[in-house]
Amino acid sequence: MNTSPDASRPRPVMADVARHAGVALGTVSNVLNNPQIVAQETRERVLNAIDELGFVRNNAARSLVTGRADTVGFVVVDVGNSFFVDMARGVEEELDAHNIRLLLANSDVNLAKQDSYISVFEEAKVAGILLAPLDAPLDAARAARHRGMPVVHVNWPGDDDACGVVVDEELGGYLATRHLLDQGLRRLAFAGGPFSLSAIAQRHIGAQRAVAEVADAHLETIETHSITVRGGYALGEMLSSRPVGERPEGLFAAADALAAGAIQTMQLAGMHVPSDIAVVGYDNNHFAQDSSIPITSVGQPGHEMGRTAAQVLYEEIADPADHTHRTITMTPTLFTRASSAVV
Amino acid sequence: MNTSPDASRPRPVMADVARHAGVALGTVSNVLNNPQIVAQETRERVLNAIDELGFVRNNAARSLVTGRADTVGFVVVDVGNSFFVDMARGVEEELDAHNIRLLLANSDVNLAKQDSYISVFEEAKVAGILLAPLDAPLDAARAARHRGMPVVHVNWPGDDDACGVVVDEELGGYLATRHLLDQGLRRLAFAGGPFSLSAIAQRHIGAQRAVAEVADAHLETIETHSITVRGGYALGEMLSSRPVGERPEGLFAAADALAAGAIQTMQLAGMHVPSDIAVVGYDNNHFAQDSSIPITSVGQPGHEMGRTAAQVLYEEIADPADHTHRTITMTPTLFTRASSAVV
DNA sequence: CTGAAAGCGCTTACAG
DNA sequence: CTGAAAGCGCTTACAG
Repeated sequence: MNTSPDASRPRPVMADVARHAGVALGTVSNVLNNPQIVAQETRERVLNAIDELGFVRNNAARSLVTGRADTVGFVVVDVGNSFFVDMARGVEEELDAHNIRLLLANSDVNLAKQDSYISVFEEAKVAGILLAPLDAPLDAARAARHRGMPVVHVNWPGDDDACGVVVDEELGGYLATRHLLDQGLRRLAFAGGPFSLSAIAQRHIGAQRAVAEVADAHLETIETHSITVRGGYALGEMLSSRPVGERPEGLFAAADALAAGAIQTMQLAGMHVPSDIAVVGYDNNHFAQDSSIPITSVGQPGHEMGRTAAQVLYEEIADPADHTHRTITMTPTLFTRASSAVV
Repeated sequence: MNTSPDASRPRPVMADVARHAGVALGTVSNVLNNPQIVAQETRERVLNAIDELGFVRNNAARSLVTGRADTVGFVVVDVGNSFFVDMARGVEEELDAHNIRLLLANSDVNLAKQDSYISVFEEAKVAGILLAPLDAPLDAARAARHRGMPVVHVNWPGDDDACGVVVDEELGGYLATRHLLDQGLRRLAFAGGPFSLSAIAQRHIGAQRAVAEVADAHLETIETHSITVRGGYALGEMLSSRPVGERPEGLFAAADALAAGAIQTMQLAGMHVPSDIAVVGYDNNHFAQDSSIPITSVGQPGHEMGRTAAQVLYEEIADPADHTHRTITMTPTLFTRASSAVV
């Protein structure tokens, strides 16, 4: 490998490699793209030349010919959220099998940035785009699809000309609530908000469905301003300040952060979890595990969603003509932990 | 904008736009690259044609000619860590001013992936690479630099042929400890580990320097296995199980997660923070803010580091000949909160 | 502004 | 395997 620091020297191209190895240009190309058809001895001579010259293939030229890069772009609404990081890992794993590399872009909950990165990927001629969008019009994505770019939505439903991978939020709410009911608890509370977030509203509907299945069960609904730890403090304060008899026996908080905050405040106020109040969270993220008492939580299969989205995208890339758009709904899982173990 | 869903129709190229607008090919190129030299009326005709045909410029062809894409690649050791996400935001902000887009890649603490993404970016002919590396040999990065690719290290020192942007960890440790001393506390403890992590060792050295400045101060060193919340639980248990007189008055935990875990355990054991024990963390991340008592913490300027790294990289991209490699050390900041407010 | 042309660095037939 | 050539879609002089 060439380690001379002379950055100004022109970089070698395939013709240089061919000359240096004493082979034809096409042979160098074959070593790179169809190594099996080149004789072992020739192949080694070429690889040595590549090494000695420090040759790096120019993918701009390559994809200009092939019409497509061997990369996929993933525009993520918030890379600070571990849910999406899990997805990215799943996507990468799946694409790895096809020798496709993943490029990430963070739209940072900003529509202009989301659109801009869709353009970047389109102009870079990526093989396809994965989009975990923010809740806003998807015009730019639609336009790109109409120009022939395969696009798959993640954590967002597909439509007429795009696939999507989503989680069943209603089922998640059902599972969380059913679990509390199964512990023999009857006076339950749902906390979360705002309900304008469709995921929250869906979880609430699931909770209602579960409660409706049990004759003497009751669900109190507490709409919070946010589903943050601070929101949880307020929630915990509100619950612990009630007379003991008026507190719910079971709390389903629509996010782990909310649950963790509530638990902290209630514990400091002398309430015991789960014996005074059983708690179930949502998201199965670090809050669920880092709380003073491990929190039962509903987990979304971020990693699996990523894998699935990448599979569907690859399908479309590999055979666009035969591809049928669809939305895949994945199932959340309940992780039972100490915060709800009434026994 | 063309919204026909016919994905199989060949995509328009610049020649199609020229024909459709009734202008020369070079004029279309000028509208895209030097709009100011094209007459208003002509420009509009071209832009309309672009819109009507749904033309998207092929950047593979473009950068084949110009020799460089208007993108920068950022290989991040862990996108799950908000420190690096902050950096990415800073980088993006800075690059925006130069109309350069940022592509992220997650090496996920995996050397092979790190090297692989460096290659991806190099082959994609990005204008430069930012690298927040894992603690391992940087051969691939070095080789890329020697081939003429500008590379800037973030959270890692530069060397003979790369710039670097780092934080002064020793100063951070000093600031945290000095703060506890300034509150009148004398029996202090440093907790963190393993010391094989250079950042931890540096923070410890800073703590020792601060204590050495005060005659009757004493620093106990507690090396922990990890700096996680779980590590904090063990730490808190250890401290709260001691006889009251043998507990430190002030605790400097080398990470907020560690501090948060220790505080939770100590509070449940009946200790009061900060009156029984003042606590300072490190990283100024969500743990510092989401703890039951807000935690005083040392913050690393991730956002600023990102901006600075992008600036330095742009300098090198814009004028490689005149560029001198250097390492920039940035200053951490103490954020004082209730966990250390002895008063 | 137009029109015609060269060239960026590859891939991909094609004849030998 | 070689050798020669076309072509991917642009940018960039250049003469008019």
